[in-house]
Amino acid sequence: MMNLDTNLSAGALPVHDIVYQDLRALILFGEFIPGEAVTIQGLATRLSAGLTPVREAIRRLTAEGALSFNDNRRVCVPTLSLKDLEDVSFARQFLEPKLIFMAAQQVTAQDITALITLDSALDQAILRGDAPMYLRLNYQFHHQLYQLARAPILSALTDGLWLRFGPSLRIVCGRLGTLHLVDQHKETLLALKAGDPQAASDAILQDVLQGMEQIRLGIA
Amino acid sequence: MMNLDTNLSAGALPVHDIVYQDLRALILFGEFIPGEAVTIQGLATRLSAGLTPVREAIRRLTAEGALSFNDNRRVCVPTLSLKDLEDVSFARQFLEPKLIFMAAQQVTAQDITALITLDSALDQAILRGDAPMYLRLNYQFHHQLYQLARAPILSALTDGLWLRFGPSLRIVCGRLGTLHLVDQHKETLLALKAGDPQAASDAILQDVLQGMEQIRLGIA
DNA sequence: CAATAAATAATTTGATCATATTCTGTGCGA
DNA sequence: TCGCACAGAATATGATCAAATTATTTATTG
Repeated sequence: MMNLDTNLSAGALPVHDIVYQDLRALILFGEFIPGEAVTIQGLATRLSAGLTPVREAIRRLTAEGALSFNDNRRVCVPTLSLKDLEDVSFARQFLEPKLIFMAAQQVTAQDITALITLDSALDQAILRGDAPMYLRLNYQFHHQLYQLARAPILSALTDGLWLRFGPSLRIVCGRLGTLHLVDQHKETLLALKAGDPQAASDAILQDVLQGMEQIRLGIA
Repeated sequence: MMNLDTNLSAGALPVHDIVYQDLRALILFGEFIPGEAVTIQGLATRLSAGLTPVREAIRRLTAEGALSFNDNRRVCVPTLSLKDLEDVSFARQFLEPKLIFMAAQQVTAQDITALITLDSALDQAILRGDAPMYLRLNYQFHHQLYQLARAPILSALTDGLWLRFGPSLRIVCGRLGTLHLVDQHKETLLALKAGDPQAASDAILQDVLQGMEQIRLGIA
């Protein structure tokens, strides 16, 4: 029998990779309740995959802190304590400015254009009150900036932190209206255009602090 | 047939966990050559385990950056570039002092005693010229300090960084004699005993800088 | 005729699955 | 309340299939 998934060279991702990305997105955008138990078979049926690929994806996410082994072998979505959030916040406070500083030193005009496009879509999502889309675009904005820094290790660290507070984002969804006190993305983009790494770095720091504060209010 | 590994409740670790720890140690203490290819079946026979547990261990380590996916599905031990090392160094420079600062605020006398014991063993290893043991004890010393900070997320981040420069440690092994310029561990322990978080933090920073410099010289 | 390059065969490695075994927790009965 | 059996879930193995690298052969050219 012919395998339907047979792809030509280009886009042939292994199933475990696809499952990983799907599950990652689920966690990242608050589609799980913090503390929720995750069964390996449940995910297999939910994502219509075999047990082995799901198992592997879970191991990866566990290593990243996005999931945690319970006392006895069962896996669940961790709950972020206030103390945990402070730690995440501390790490982001110096990682993110550093990355953006580095990014600002090497962005091209095209990069900035792409970021502006992203940020516009983000504004649209806010106006529409489309919380899920807002969460995705906001992450994408930051993620894209990390990429521009060309510092794979620091990017990976910072990216991983999003997985920690991802499950708590479901609380933020409701209060979309109060989110754009001052849009730090605009500040950041201006600084990038001006070629001012320090200003970009400072602007992002404000954005991070604001974001973390939102979550703090949510889980307090 | 009776399974010989049948354990009572206490020490029943899954195989994939054991494989993970073994493999982790192998990477952490420079037993792999940077750039070396790692085959899943090779490890299975080397660690006398099935394919599935090895596979899972590899996924975990990959997520932690200790291994990396090659272009096409194959896994290898990453080579640390100078740029990468700078990034690791940057992250350690603020993570580690922070952790030790927190640790210093809550250490007990027993904790300090345990650390002193560890550090003595470390001195012995240096005198003996026992490089592998030195590497292990040095890691254990830091790792134990992380634990005392009771900040799981920051600990995990910092711990993970060791895996990044682990493979490069094989170069440091040869030059054990020049390693103890000034023993910053002693400084750290004194500060801990004195209940001075800032001093402990500063001492560890020096230790980190010194350690990173050793590696930089090695891979330059 | 020698040598390089293309093509093909063979071996190795990775991915997935089905199945068997082990473990955890729960409910039932003593 | 304690112990035992049962159900559900996770772990581990081995088999099978697909992809890739290596080795071998063939062909073409200087």
